[in-house]
Amino acid sequence: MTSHDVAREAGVSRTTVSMVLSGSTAVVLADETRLRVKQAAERLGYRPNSAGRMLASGASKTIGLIVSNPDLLLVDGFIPPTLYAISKIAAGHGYNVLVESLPEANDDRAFSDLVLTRRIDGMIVLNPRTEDPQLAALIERNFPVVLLGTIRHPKEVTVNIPGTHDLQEAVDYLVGLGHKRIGHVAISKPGSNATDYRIMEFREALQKHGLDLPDSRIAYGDFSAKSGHDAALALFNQAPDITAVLAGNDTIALGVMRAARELGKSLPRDLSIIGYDDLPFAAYLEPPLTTIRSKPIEQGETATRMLIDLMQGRAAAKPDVDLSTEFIVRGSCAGPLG
Amino acid sequence: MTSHDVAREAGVSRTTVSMVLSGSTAVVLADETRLRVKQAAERLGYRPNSAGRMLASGASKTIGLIVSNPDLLLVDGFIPPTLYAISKIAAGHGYNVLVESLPEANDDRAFSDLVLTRRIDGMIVLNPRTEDPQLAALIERNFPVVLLGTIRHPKEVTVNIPGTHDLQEAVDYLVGLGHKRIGHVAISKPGSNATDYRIMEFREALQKHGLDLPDSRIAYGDFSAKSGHDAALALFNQAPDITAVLAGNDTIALGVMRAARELGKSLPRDLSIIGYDDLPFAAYLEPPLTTIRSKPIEQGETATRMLIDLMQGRAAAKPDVDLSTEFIVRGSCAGPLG
DNA sequence: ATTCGTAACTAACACGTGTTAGTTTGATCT
DNA sequence: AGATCAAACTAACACGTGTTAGTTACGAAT
Repeated sequence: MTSHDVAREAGVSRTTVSMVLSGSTAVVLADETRLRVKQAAERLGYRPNSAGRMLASGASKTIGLIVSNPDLLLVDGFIPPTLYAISKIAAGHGYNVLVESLPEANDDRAFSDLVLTRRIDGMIVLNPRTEDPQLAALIERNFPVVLLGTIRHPKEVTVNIPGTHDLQEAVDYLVGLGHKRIGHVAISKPGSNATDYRIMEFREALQKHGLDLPDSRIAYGDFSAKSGHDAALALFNQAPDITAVLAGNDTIALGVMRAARELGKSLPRDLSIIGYDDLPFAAYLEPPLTTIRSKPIEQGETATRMLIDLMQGRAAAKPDVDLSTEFIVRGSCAGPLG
Repeated sequence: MTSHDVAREAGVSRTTVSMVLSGSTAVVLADETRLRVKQAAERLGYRPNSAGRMLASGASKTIGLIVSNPDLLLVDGFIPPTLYAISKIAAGHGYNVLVESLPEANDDRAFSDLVLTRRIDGMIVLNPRTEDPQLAALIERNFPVVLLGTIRHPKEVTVNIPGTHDLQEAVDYLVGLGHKRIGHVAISKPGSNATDYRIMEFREALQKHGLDLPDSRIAYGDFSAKSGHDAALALFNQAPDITAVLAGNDTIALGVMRAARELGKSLPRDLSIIGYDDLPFAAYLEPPLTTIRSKPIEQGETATRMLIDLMQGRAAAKPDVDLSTEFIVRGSCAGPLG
């Protein structure tokens, strides 16, 4: 079933079929002919072969979604809605989404496979590493890339969803309650952009109150509740005097809550906890989790729209939706004792 | 940068390059030539164009991952590890994964786009609908399909991951504790295979103890904690005498827990709750959730291996790993009062 | 009556690969 | 010496599409 068959059915040449179905306006065609071709295609259930189309046109109509950390895909709760949003917008513009999760080391192959072999038209990178030569090279040669995560990228041209999140508001809140020694459990080991950037922001927010964040008050997890639990135990050991914890995400916050309970702490009386993301379960925990709401669906949609702009040669439009985070006060914080 | 360039660099014909790089053994080539071609390709950083390859060979080396319910992608916790496993195994065999999340109605387009236009070599369907004519037609004409979810498919030839889960053990446990009126909050509305099948299994398990499951003891959610909360409130209203709830998944169980607390119930004293999946957070809830552990990674890996068998014309090998669920007893169940 | 112009369409090339049928080279056998 | 054969390689076709340059038909202008 090729365009040739449609041509025969409609009594025209294959060229005409191509012009009609690809919507080209380079050549004038009679309306009656256009209709006849469309009806013939419909009747035969014809669908163009993407390989032929790709070879001839050079565009694969495919975008690559790079998940730079396997842990993300394994346990983190903001991937699914992000993927949903990306897939939805992409489909609306005729693009398909190729998902690639990078293993630890040989990302060389993965990147070049997608770009050189699969000929993707653009890519969205979730939670990119702070330093990635491959990625930097792609951006340098103006390959359409959108970085999604908590990012400040030096190259102004490069599109990225700005991490306009407000740790400040959360920190103000904790300090307002009377907390002075606040710990942090990061979402992953140092080297991931989101991790490093969030710590930096946290530190800056504390400094506005004349507070500091010594390394002893930081522990590192891997997105999961278990890692949050283990890291929190280490944290309480390193810095027993902390009265509050800012967790890298809600799942980690959950692990912190359990660790605190195991040490006989009552929540939120003995320890205040703030999460990040406002995953769907956060409001249902006991106590309900005070958290910083990120907007994965809006972020995914915006990233995809920006990427489509880039792929079609336009400059990426500024996001027209508010991507900034929102501080959600629930019941997991209280004033410190003493 | 095409195979032609590699041919020139190596001083051979393009045919020779193709034979070497596609690993064809149809023609005898000198080892020295093979080496020279490989080195030339390496030196030039050549990667074959998948469109050309696809057109010539007819295989796209792509598998489609169909997420049949947007809710799944939005909130459910077993998608990420499943996707991770599928992507990993697929990559190991040279396949890429194209993700498609089906919107409500026009799935006609989505299916035929993937199969006819993108020419995927096979597909994995997550949580398929009980009745789907499109899907049935594909299976009928022996297109490689693996259904992943809780499924009993009539066509023996069709490969599916058997839902060898054990509601029985959980029900035995609850009945053993003394419960007689047990409610259920389903993961989605009727019509999804997993939902219908799980209710059927639950009913069968109860019957072995001479107990029944009237419709009034069933409420329907949509995978989310919120839906679990709302459905549980309805359930307590319809059937105030239930002493235990079997939740469709852990997230719904969380919502049920909150609903119970809002009604002044103490957990697990006044209500026993069992989840499903053993998502990473389940062990960290308060009380820790007793649940039925599913194995998304093993399921995803197995589904992909089976699909690869099918795509390569072999019969799908029986899974060599244990995919059966495991009943995990924690602290969310107790004997009923009175 | 010839030229011109335009609307409507199409022949033919290009994209990059896999593969079949065929050619060259050089050694071995009668 | 000529015939035979195998090893090593290659010319040419096929896959399905988009697009450029060109052809046909036909009414209008000179």
